[in-house]
This record gives sequence, structure tokens and C-alpha cells, in this order.
Amino acid sequence: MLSRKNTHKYGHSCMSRGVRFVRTSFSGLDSRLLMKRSSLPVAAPKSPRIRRTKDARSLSENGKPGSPGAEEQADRRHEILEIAAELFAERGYRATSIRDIAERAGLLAGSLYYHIRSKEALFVEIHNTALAAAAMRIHNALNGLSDPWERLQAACLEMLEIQLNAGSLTLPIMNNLRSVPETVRDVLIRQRDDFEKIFRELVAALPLESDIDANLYRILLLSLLNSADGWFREGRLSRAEIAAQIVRIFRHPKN
Amino acid sequence: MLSRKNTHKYGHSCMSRGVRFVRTSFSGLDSRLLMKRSSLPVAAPKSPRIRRTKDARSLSENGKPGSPGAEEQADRRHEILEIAAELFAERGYRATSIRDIAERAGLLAGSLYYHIRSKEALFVEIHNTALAAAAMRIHNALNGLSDPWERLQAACLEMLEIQLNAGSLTLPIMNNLRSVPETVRDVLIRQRDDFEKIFRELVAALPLESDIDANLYRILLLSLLNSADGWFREGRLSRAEIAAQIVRIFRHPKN
DNA sequence: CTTAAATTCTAACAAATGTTTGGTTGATAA
DNA sequence: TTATCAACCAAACATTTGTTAGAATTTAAG
Repeated sequence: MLSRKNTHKYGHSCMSRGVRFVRTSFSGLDSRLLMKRSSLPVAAPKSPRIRRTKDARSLSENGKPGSPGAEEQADRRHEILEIAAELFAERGYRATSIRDIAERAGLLAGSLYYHIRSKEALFVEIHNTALAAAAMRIHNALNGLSDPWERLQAACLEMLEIQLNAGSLTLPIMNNLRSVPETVRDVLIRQRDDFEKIFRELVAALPLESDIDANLYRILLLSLLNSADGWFREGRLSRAEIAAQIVRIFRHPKN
Repeated sequence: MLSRKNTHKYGHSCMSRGVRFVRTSFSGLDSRLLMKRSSLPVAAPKSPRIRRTKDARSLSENGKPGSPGAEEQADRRHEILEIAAELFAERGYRATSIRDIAERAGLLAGSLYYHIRSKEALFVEIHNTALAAAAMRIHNALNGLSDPWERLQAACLEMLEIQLNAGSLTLPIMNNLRSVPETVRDVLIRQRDDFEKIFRELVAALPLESDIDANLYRILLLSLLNSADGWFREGRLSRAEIAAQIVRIFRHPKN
């Protein structure tokens, strides 16, 4: 499949993009990482880009999505982001080449640079997007629940779904920090701390014994969930059952 | 530091190897992975190696370490293995280049291939060595302990020491499986299953409630310990305290 | 000293990498 | 029609990668 022969123009066009469906209607998160040049310490381009024509990298530069034709632009970009996210999650940062991403998107390697600024910036944006989307999903999953253990279990379940659901922008990129270049790592960690705040509050609400360190408790729990795709095996237990088991194990004191 | 200028021979010799001390007097584990050519499905070399002279890769081919001069050979090889292990643990498989390893060993890239067969084989051997060494360390740490919770805590502590102690051949290579090529991954996973047997027995000895899945219990615990270098922060809690906390959290029922 | 073996260097190789440049296409609007 | 512009291609680029071949050197044995 995906034989890239002459079809219409350029030898291959918008084919093979069909079997992808975008679910996350998520957009309001800072994707300015690809726009403002000097806002990030990641691999500043050596030769200053001289490009008069407005390319897709400066999308949503004018705040509201009201520009004409900005709809398809955003769609295409979002599509590429999801493809890249999927590959990054599967193989890790370094094992995923620009050419891999481009091929999956039906493009050539160089053409990707119309949409992205660099591989590093692409990864950072994906990471941020995934983190923000995950935060929102968990927030929604907690809606209406009041019992602290119920809330914890719901958060665990949602976290499992997020981690194990490849194909969306909410993906297990959260681990494998070692495979990412140092320049990017610091930026990611900062964003991550922000995300952990949710679980900090969840744990703080638990009636834990005084001899249990709440900080470590949360770190261990998050470590489990973040590496879920590393230990999860399909079949034996459902994700809901696993979430229940996790809370049962972590529950203290057993009333 | 580590300026590699002309010193004696070849422009740089055995300098910069000084600040390394070998601790693990571990040797009796199968390092035949680098010797027998067709014993592994990892990246069979295309062109058959035609080399009459006996190189270091066929070390200990004759079972016992009684060959003349085999001592220094083993030492040099062991040194290289440790260096490579350290780098692999720090940066991951793909981010660690042959040239990085060679430089740390005071060699040039090509010279490394006198000692190793390929990068993949090197990684596989390191992984096996680390796994076997870890198994033995844990086994020793359990010596004399009979109470199942005490045994679990001792195993956790030893596992933490192993994971957090960079610089030895027992290292956190156990994770980051995504960064390793597919050809190698299967071999590693098989070895890993063997290692988990220790924890399977440890968990089986625990008086867990019937509504707790022992399998998942063990997997979660191992996942925590394996990714310890991902969440551990020096300073707040000692490793022994962390091990105690983990067992306290995982302890069921609370008697 | 001579000789052979063990170890490292020099120098390349092909392949893969991220990225840039300038041209080409198709659609839209004047 | 013509001009414009977003989107893509084609072709290269400079590095870095794992790996090899053969020459040079060191080490140990006779």
C-alpha cells in the first residue's frame, strides 16, 4: 500500500490521506512556538529566513481564525501534527525522521518545511498540544465527582485512555525524555510541571496517613500512568478494571 | 578537558582513560553474543568477515579464562562495555554514536570494531550483562530475609540503587525500548521476562487480598522501579526511605 | 634482535539525516 | 486572460551515522 506513483500532479497528491479522522477540536493553545523566532532557545536557524510570502507556519498570526481560507490551512497543519505525533510516540524522537513524517502525510521531506519551522519546534508544539489536551480531558472526566478516591480513579482511567490511544494528539510522548535533544528537554519539563498540578490537587484531597509522603505518592502514581504504554497488555484486564486496581492498591487507609 | 592532541603514538594514546574505576567483578555471563555469528537474529553482516587473526571479539572462545593475556583483553573489553553502557543509559540507543563511545574510550570510531561486532550486538550484550548482574545483586540483597514484606522492600531498595547508579554495567537501559531498533527489541524482551521471575516469586509470597490482581501488582511495581531514574530527585528522601515508602503504599492489607 | 600477534590508526564508503533553494502547479480573484 | 499566492516538488547541501579495509604501531615471545 501507499505506492507513490504518478497520479495527478507532482507524481503524488492528496491521495492516501483518506484514512484519517480528526477528533480533537482543540485549538486555543499556544502554537506560537513555531511563529515567534526568538521566543525559544531551540536551535536558532543560522541563516535568517527571508520569505515574503505568508506560509502556513505563521498561521493564526492574527488572533482569531477569521482569515479567508485559514480553515483548510489549520486542517492540513493539524493533520500533519497528528501524523507526526503518532510517529514520535511509536518510535521516539530521534528514530522518527522528517522523511517518515512527510511520507505519511503524502509529501516530500522538503515540503514539510512549508508547514513547520524545524523538527525540534514541531516536537515541542506537539508536546504542548498533547499536554494541554490531556489536562482538559482529565478536567472533564472529573466533572461532577466529589469523593476524592472516585476522582482519583476517574483521573487514572482517563490518563490510561490518553496514554494508550495512539493516533490522536494526546499521546505517550510524555516519557522517553532521554531520546530528545537537550535543547528541547528543558522546555518540555517546564510544561510538564504545569500539568502535574492537577494530580497535586487530587492527591492533596486524599485522606492519607501522615507517614505517607504525598509528594512521592503522586510522583509514583504519575510515573505509572505515564509509562502505561510500556506495561499495558491488551486483553486480560480492561482499562477501567486497571484503573480500579491501581486505586485499590494506592488506597490508604483501607476503610 | 579531554583535549585529544598529540601525545605519543597515533596522535593520542591511552591518556584520558585514567579516571575510570571498574567495580563489578562480574564475568560469568553469556557474552557469546558477540562471538557466534549466527546465534542472533540481529543485523546479520552482509559481507562475511574474513579475518584470520584472532581479535578480541572471539574472547573466551575456549570456555575457561586460562588463555595467556586474556586478562587484559577482558579488562579492556569490560571497560568499553561500561563506557558504552553509561552513554546508552544517559542518551539512549540512537543518540549514542559509535564515535561517542570510542572517544570516551580513547579510541577512534573504527578501532572500536576490533572489540565489538556491531552497535546492535554491543547493546544487546550490555543489556544482558546488566540484567544478569541486577538479578544477582537482588538475589544477594534478599539473603537471610524471610518476611515477605521485608524481602519486597529489600528488593525495591536494591533495584533503586541499580537504576540510579550510573557508571556501572547495571543501569537503566531497561526502559527506553522505543529508541532501540526493532530487530533488537524482541531479544531484549525475552531476557526481560526471565528477570521478572524474581519479582513474580516475591509478589506471590505476599498475603494480598483476593481482589488484587497479583500480576498487575507486580507489573506496576516493576514499572515504577524501572523508571526510577525518570522521577527520582536527589536530596529530599534517601533511597532507603523511598523503598520504605513504596512498600508502605503497596502494602495490603494494612495489619 | 627478530618475529608474530594484538591493537590502534588512517581513510575512506554508502546511507541517512535535517534543511534550504528555486522552480512548478493549481486554484482564486482581478 | 493575467496576476497572485498557497502548496508542493525536485534537487541539492552539509553533517552525521555505522562500518570496512589496509596500513601502522605496540606488545609479547622466541
